[in-house]
Amino acid sequence: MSERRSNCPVTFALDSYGDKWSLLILRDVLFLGKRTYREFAESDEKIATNILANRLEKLERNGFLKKTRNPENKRTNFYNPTLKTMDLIPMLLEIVQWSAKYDDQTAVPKDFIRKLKRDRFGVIQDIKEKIKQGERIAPPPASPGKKTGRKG
Amino acid sequence: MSERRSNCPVTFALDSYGDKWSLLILRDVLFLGKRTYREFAESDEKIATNILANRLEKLERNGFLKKTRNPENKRTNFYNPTLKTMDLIPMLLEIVQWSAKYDDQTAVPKDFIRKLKRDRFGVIQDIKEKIKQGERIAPPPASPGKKTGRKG
DNA sequence: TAATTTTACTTGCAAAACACAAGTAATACT
DNA sequence: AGTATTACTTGTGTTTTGCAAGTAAAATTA
Repeated sequence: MSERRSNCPVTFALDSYGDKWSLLILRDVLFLGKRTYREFAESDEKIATNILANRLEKLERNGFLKKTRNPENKRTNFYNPTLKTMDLIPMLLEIVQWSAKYDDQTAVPKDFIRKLKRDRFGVIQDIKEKIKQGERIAPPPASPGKKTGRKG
Repeated sequence: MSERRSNCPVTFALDSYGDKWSLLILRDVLFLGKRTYREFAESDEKIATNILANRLEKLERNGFLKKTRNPENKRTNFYNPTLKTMDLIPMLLEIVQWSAKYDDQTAVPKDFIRKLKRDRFGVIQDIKEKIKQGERIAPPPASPGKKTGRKG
């Protein structure tokens, strides 16, 4: 996408992160606490590494991610969310709510949807706080034969 | 996209309408009162007609649009929004709000953003009502030398 | 009523984006 | 010193997109 298609706000959003992968990377950063290339590459959706590198570069260039060095490890970098990315949380929560209604296979706890409907603003604030603390928001995926991080 | 990439709600949404064109068609239906092939084809973003036909078919197949005959004209069809599509309004409004903040060229009246921040629920209800009445929500684009309106 | 225009598509082809596998350089671990 | 890991890049085939042109049916105009 080389030049603006229009001045529509929907178009601006689509041209910023409207492909099959960018928003998943931002989801990983916001809801799953991921920060490194390897963590993104390991996601359930199995993004190809060349696409991943390309999207990280675009997301950085467009001000969604800030690339910083890991002071404890010289080969890994951190991709941290900017305010521009944090401000996508309300939109992402709308997506979560919509998919919970229309996709019966979608992996969202019903409790969370209820809470979201009851106190949207509170949930958003809560998530922002947790992200700043580096906490994970969403539960790990229920993939069989993989450890989930829960204990018995 | 032939099979599910994951059970993530974000992925479900992306795989349903997460390309460069589908959401623009839904925008046209929801906010600009468009219903026919020709009206979609005339949008600012200039979608290619083969892509348009393909997306309309997908959107219909996935339950976003209901194709009905125009009783007054046998060659035009109407593509009407379903509840599934109407339920995207809150998400679209989040996008509008986000773009209004991060894109200084975006064509959204500031009044609207203020109202949206003050009374989100009211704005959503209002839009739903207007759509049911067949009214246009967004202002026509400020393109010079083009006729914008239909008359009654 | 015959010719023209409009609408809603389809077709063909070149260009771009994507997916997959493999390779590489720097760093870290053993 | 040798091996493994991390963060990429490169090559190649496939899929998707964009553009131009074409078509059939219905509506409009002469």
